[in-house]
Amino acid sequence: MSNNKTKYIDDFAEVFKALSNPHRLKIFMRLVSCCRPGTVSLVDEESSAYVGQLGEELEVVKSTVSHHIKELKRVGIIRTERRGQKIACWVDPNIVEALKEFFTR
Amino acid sequence: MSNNKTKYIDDFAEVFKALSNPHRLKIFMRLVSCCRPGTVSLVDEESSAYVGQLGEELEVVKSTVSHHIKELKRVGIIRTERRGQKIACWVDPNIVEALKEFFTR
DNA sequence: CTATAAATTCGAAAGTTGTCGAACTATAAA
DNA sequence: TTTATAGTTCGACAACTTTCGAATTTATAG
Repeated sequence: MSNNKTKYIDDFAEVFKALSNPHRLKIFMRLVSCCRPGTVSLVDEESSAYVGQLGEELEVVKSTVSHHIKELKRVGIIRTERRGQKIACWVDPNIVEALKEFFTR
Repeated sequence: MSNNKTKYIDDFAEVFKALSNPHRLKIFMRLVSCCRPGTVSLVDEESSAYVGQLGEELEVVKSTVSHHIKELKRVGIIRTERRGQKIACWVDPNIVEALKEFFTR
């Protein structure tokens, strides 16, 4: 109980750490733009939210992308779901809201 | 010109890296709360914005605090000014605005 | 059942970070 | 001019991160 504030700070610090790597930040921005309110969910856009596609765009091997996705997931920035052979990724809207509030107070 | 977007991403990544360390995040939150609009600038509050005071609060030696302040300054999060023997620190309001917008879009 | 496609896990190499104490610099007080 | 206070710089070291390629798992297609 005494460490609620510290926990809160440490959690945000972890989120910022996840966003501090340019590859991960690009993944975040790429995915967040897909799910922006008002965006029409085209098939073409949806297909780009798979791990492999992200790797191609970033020009990074898939083991590295996988590692970054895992990290983004660990801190609650993205969510994933298997669709056949592929894994779909998207940004959790709650974290975007939390970050917005963090700087707005 | 072709790398404007990459530059923008890399700059934000650096800001997030600066905020990804719990000690630096605490410094940020401590200083940002001092300068919130509507906050009355009491003498007591002002005196706590010096490097040494921050070190005491964080229970970290001053060389370490100095290192963190340097990093926060490098990426444009805080500004500093010498006042006699002491160095006053405060958050640059522009960066808070930029971060707010980053998540609001 | 076998081959292919998509992603994860593992181990290693190279690089970066956080922390401290000691030595140094700058300012003010006696 | 000497002493005290406030910060910075430096070197060292352990811990952590980023990245890759190879081996492995999971799921579909032939």
